[in-house]
Amino acid sequence: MISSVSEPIRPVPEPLASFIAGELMGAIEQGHYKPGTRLVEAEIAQRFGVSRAPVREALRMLMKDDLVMRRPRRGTVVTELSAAEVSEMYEVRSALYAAVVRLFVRRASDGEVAGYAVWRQRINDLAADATVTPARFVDATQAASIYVVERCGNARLQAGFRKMTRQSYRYYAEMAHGTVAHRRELACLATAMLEAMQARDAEAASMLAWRISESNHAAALVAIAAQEKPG
Amino acid sequence: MISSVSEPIRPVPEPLASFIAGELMGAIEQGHYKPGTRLVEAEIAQRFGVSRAPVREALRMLMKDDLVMRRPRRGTVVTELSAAEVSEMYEVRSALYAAVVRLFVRRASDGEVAGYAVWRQRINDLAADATVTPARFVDATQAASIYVVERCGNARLQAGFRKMTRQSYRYYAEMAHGTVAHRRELACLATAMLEAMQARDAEAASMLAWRISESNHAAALVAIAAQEKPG
DNA sequence: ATTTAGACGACTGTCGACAATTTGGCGCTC
DNA sequence: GAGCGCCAAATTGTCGACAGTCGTCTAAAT
Repeated sequence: MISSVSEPIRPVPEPLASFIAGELMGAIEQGHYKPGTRLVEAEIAQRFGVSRAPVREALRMLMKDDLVMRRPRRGTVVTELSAAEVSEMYEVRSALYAAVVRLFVRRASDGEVAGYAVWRQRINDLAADATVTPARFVDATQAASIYVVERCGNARLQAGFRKMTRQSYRYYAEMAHGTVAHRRELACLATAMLEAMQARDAEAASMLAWRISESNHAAALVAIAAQEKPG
Repeated sequence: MISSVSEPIRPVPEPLASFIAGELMGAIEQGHYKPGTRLVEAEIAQRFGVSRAPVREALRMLMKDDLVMRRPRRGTVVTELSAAEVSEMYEVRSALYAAVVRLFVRRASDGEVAGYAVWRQRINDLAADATVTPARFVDATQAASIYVVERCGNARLQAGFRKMTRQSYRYYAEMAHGTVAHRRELACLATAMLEAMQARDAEAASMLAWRISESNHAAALVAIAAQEKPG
């Protein structure tokens, strides 16, 4: 089991705001609150049985992750991104992932590189099986990228990547990895990247990471377009 | 029309929190508050003649930019970065700049690419003149990078890059660009990048952008080390 | 002299109330 | 019937107060 390093071991009672922020975050990410939904402080406060102060703090926390947006005196709404904006986010995510892989190749131990082979194998297996659901395939690719990101040795890079990933997932959901062609391409790229990692070729691996991201980017845009058109 | 916000305390035009956040931000960036300084809500509130509520909001805003850090029930302090952490930030900044240049090459007009030549020329001139102060040289390289960043067509990338740049500047200040060798290297790399841009070679330009960032990164680490050692 | 329990001060977390502002509906005028 | 300004509800911004926690200082015990 991989114990989450960022988990605070705190014997202190958690401030109400953190709890509420967590609840709201989950609700937003699971689509309980849809983009554009207005979050009224008093309403949330009443629902949780607290005053508005901790709710305001919670909303500020969500704002830090760009999960909600706030306009002065006009309230807080769940962030709503256009297709162009989602595309922007993928570009940032791609840049960060490329950097992550570059650092990983430079710093990871041989054992850690070998660890990635396990994830690549899993991706390969799932890509070959047409009965696999998009959600399961997404989980596998996610796990693979997280494995690398956690070992790149740069906490800020890691945080930025996770933030972008978390946000983008609200939009293309699991639909994006449905096509066989896309899965095959990802499996192929992952294999090539693994080889570059083993050869300690940071440039090549980084470039392949970029191409993996671009592939996901393209798939996401297709999924979003399909999602908006038919209704 | 939005009237001048720099008026001491205006209750109407903008929420108090925004005004206070701006004041604090300026104070931090200009070194009035040094890293590690504790920001006590009540004290700030009294100084501005307001209650603690808007001060809390202001501190949250600063937290979004990572200018201050907050630990539950332990208050807010001006962000204090170790050399390792500054190094992390430069890695992120480098990744973003590489992506910026890649997009710029893809999307910018020929005229915009030509515009960069002006900045490169200025960097070249300043690098050749030993009497130029580090501050002036920094301003020139800054302006050049901002020129590109503003035209990359990705607002999130731009925001992220600026955030990293703003923060890192509090640390290495202007000291980093003092050596002639470093200036010469930057001028050389900028020239090469310009040529790659003109040839519309996104990969090459992006790679050179990375190397420019790495050069700045290295210079910054030297400056920081020099700053901490002698005291 | 060092360590540890208790108390004190300082500060943050939370609360309820009031003030200010935006939004939407209503009636009025043209 | 359409456009415009006014009124009222809804919601955020700000305030002062109280409660709870953290760090420290003191004092007693070993």
